[in-house]
Amino acid sequence: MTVTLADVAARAQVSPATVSRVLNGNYPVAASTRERVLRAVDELDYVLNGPASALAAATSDLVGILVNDIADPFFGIMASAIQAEIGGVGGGRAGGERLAVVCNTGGSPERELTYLTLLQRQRAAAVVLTGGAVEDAPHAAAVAAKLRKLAEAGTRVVLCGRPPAPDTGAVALTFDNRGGARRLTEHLLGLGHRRLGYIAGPEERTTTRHRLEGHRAALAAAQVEEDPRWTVHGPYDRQSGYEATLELLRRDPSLTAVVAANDSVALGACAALRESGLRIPEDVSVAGFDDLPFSVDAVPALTTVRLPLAEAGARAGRIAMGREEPPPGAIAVIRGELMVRGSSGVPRV
Amino acid sequence: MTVTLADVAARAQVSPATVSRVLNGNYPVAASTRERVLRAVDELDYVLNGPASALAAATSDLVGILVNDIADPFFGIMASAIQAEIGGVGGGRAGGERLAVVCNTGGSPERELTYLTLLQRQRAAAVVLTGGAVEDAPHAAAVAAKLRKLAEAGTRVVLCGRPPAPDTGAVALTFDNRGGARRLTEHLLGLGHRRLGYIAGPEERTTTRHRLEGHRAALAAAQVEEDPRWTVHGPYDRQSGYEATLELLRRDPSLTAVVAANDSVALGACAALRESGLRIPEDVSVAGFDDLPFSVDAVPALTTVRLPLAEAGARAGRIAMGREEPPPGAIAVIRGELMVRGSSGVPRV
DNA sequence: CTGTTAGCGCCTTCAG
DNA sequence: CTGAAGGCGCTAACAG
Repeated sequence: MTVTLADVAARAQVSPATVSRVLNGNYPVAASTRERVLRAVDELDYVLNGPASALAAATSDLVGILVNDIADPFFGIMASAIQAEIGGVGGGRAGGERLAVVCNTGGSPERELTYLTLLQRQRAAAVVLTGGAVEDAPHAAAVAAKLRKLAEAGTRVVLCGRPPAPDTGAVALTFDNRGGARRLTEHLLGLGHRRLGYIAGPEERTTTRHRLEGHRAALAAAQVEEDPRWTVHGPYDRQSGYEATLELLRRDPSLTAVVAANDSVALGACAALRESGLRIPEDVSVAGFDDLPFSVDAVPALTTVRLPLAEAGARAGRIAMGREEPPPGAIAVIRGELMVRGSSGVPRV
Repeated sequence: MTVTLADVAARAQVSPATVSRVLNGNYPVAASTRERVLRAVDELDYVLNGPASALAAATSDLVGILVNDIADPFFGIMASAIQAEIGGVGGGRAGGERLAVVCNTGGSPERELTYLTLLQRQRAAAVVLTGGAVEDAPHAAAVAAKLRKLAEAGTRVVLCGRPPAPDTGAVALTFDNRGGARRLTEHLLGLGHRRLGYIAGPEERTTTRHRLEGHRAALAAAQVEEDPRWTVHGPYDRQSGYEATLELLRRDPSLTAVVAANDSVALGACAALRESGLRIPEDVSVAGFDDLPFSVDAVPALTTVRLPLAEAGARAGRIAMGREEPPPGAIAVIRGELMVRGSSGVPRV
């Protein structure tokens, strides 16, 4: 029924071993022989059996990319860059083709673990985890244990836009969320703002905590007292920003600026402000984080912190493929760049 | 080194077959025995070897989802919905876990074929192809052949937001792009517009062609003559919309409306219009397609056609898992809903 | 309900 | 440079 390597061997009049060798290209084979084999492969329309080869070789060509939310361009952009470095490699030959796949955890710790197990089960060649991690201690420990086991089994593990996982053998490319957030808030303080609302991401996430810490560090350095009512938590999406802003306005209508956990949230904030009859930035300034493509098209354009998502992803992909040296100490910190645009201005008096 | 099923069997004092049975849960096993086995699994920290099991069973738990652009929420939303139906199934047990993975073709026919081959190689349980197809004849034939082969090998193939592929055994959930585009343009014509620019997607794509056809059908029905200069082609992104609009304006400054191939393109169009000193919709009306989440936040909010991406994806996922009957004739047409918002108005005089 | 027996299709020493 | 042989870890009939 289904054509196997043995069939190809028979047709090319060589041994199965030889066919395997030309297919994997990891061993010298006479040009004429290779030619013959390749022709047979074509004629028979042969497709290698992945599981069988993975079983025999004890490694597969699967590379997993974990993302928290595949519908969010933040992850889409990184995933795309990672995948481009991994999937698009093997010019045309059947050999080095790797199957780069992205897995959507939806931000759920259980699903993250499940995917990791599934990938481990497949003997994945590499795994790249993107975005912030959940900080719940038992879960963090479980993930760390998984990563360690993965590494032990020969799977290369890379963290992209995620904090380092000590003692797991994982390489980390981390975003300087704290620093970026700090510079952003400093910018607002520099404009004269003193009453700033902050819409944070979900609790127990590293990204949420780091950005919030950066914000607070800036306030502290400027000796601006912070009111606990000025901080609200919510998911990283547009709706959350909308609702949180309404809540913030209710708690304290005198706020002159709203800093959002990311650009999507900031967009929702803009909508809420506008519907409340407030002008941006004349009445209230707004700032985001990430600098996603749509942010420049917002009206007014969003002041935000640009993260080099595509570059970081590409680098992570190369490291996962073993085509680039990991950074010294297996950790690299990637800075964000402050983008000052129309949504931030001097506060009203 | 690595613990195998035999090790578990030994520790639980049963045969390997029994262990396999409790793990797959597809065969009666005494509760006490299962208990013992599960304990051994835990104690040994055993992880099933995917390739080995796939080889023996001649099917794997991999489900592939192909998308044209993972950084585009259009695909992200569908992929997320599909994956949720597939990945999140197996309550907690190790048994029915499926590994739903998304593969990014970047819109390239070669990569599409490559991924299909890779998935075939892995003996994927199912494959879902999303979004428009490339219309290049040889490529279309190659894809059709691949799909047929996949189906023959027992892989379930579902097309989501993509036209049917006759004689391949694939189930198709198709968007009524033509009808949606037609209603959208009819809306604009109803407002009084007679000079409408159209920013189409890339050539040779089914989505591009269908939407353009719908647009033209509306014009023809209203007996509005179309100037060839009013149509421009480009990628499905924001930048393309920006540049195309500038080009359209150059060719004919008297246009009163710009219809875009999708929302991202429409956003770029808005930016270009605004920078050209034109008001929306007073000077020029703008319309998009898809109704992505950010479209309602545009200023003014975008008039567009809403496609039920999440619903369609969920349904595709269920069909791929065999949990829902395919539609009669293996084809379902999904309509879009016209969303009239602030970006469209009566034309200037 | 549980154990035994064969492979699944390929890779990889080991000879030649 | 090429062939022969064994086994990777698991599942699927068959018996019992």
